[in-house]
Amino acid sequence: MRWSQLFIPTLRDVPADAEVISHKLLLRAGYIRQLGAGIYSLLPLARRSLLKIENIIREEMDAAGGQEFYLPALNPDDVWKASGRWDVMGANMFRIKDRAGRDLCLGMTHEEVFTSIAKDGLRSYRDLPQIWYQIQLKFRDEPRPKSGLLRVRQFTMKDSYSFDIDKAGLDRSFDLHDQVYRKIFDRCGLKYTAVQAVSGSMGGSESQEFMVQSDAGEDWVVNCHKCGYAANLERADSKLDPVEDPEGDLKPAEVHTPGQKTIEEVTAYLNTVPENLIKSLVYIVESKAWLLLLRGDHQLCEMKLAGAVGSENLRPATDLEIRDLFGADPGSLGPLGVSNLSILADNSLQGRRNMVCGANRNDYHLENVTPGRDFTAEFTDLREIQAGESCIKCGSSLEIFKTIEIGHIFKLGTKYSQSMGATVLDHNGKEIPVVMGSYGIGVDRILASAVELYNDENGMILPRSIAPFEAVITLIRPDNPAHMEFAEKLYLELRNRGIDTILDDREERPGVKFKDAELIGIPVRITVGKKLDEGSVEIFTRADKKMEVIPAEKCLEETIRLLENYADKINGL
RNA sequence: CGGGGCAUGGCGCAGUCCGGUAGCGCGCCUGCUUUGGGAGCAGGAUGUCGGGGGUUCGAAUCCCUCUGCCCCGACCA
Repeated sequence: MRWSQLFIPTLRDVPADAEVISHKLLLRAGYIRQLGAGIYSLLPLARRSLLKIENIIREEMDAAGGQEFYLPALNPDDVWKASGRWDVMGANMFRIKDRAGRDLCLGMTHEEVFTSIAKDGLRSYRDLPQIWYQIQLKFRDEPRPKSGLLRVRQFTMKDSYSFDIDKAGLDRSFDLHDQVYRKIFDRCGLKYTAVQAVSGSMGGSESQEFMVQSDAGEDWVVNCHKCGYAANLERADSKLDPVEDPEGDLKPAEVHTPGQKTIEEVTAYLNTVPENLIKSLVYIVESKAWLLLLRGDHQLCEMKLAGAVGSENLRPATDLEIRDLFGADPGSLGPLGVSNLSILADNSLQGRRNMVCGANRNDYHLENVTPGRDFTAEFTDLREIQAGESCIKCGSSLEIFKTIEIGHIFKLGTKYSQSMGATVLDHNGKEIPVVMGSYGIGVDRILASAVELYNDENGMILPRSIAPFEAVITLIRPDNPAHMEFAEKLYLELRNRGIDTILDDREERPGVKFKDAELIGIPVRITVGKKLDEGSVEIFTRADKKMEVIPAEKCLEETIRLLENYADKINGL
């Protein structure tokens, strides 16, 4: 490939719309252009990189026994109605009508279509297990697309689906995907964390996400350095230090607290600590009100609430609704005497005594309230944990960081096979629903994550395996026939050795060529210039910015050697 | 969906308050010089000023309206 003939539209100025690093660099380096909100055109550089990522995925999926499919993005409504997700997906699903007025949608994921194939095609336990996958476009009408390729409305996903006869088989398929995903992300040069996750609208019993640490991400991950416990904040748990409650078998007593509404105000006014307060929140779930109780210093985790009440259709109650329900305003609420709504209490309130809560009467609170005795509630995990709390497994201090989700694997069970009638005959000739798993990788997010992880003031520093080119021969004087002849020969030799090389033969000044090569993140640059007249060339490695001058005849082997060791340099970043 | 911001040549911006028919940097084209870290000189091209409507002798600028994009929040597989 000659640079002079390629379309690599690099920019000097950063487009004003770009906020996160990967977005800025992908635009500046000529990888992508925006067509609309959350819709991007992939230019040749991005295409090269993404094809390399896809091929890594393909190789590893095939090696694990996966079979590649290619399913339609355009889906008739019936399969989605059969699974019940035509309604569940709501406004996130792109819906269209055909000329006859029939409902269709653009696929957000492909459990339904794969299950419909399994329904007809898989008949007996003898056909199992199966692992089916595809690398294909997904369409999701995101409420808020953002951050370049990180959150878009059309993207490439590798999705795979496992079909097993029983739970043990599903466990094997799930573990297999866990291993395969680690190989894929390792080969792509990413640093990632596998975390326990919430299944959400996908359904199923257990799920695990693969996360790349980055402030450009949107998910928070809780991680224990010592024992390796890691979970999405939406489901993470921690060990709490015991709280010293006031001694004695005291009776609830009303206390006048004029104008004291917040936890801080009440704590100060009553000369106590937030740990001794019961925080009362009111939520409306599916139009039904719930009273939620937490320790004064804790925050509610809405995803945990959603899990506890079995619905994601929830919101905080309005002040007006609260007044109707309690006859008091927020800031004076509590569980005593509440009979008209369900009460959920966080586990941290279990076994406590002599606490403080609102009296359901403005400007009054209750002291000496003991959960379980003075009110009843269902105890469950509701609180969002905080950095520095103790690891649930080993007790070490937990860290919390922001991440990009690049993969998510689910144990679905029989949710889809049951609703869609995908059954097989077991050993006894009995018809049973096939046990499924579902596994996704965000292909474009791998590229964006790599850019987020590895960059400097000069641009991207891409891992060799996913860089659009592995090496660039920068010809300082393309008008010098001897230099050109050497460069072309070297180019062919590198190509013959399997090195994906580009020859920068443009009539540009050297500085422009250096800047461009660094911006687009090519691992190794061979500079052919005036030193060639003394028989030497220069080799530069992008990751560590090391420059060496070597005899021209050693250039081929040195390039290969540097590329072989390049992964270590990326890891050092 | 709520809040905030933006829309002027390929990219970055000024001009808008206070109306007079569009400018700067980069990029692009031509020529000459230059050639190891985003060159210099000279010349040149490129604009429905997001769309529609209105006010006015005259609108990038004032008024109304629509659309698009970005950010925060809500939401999210």
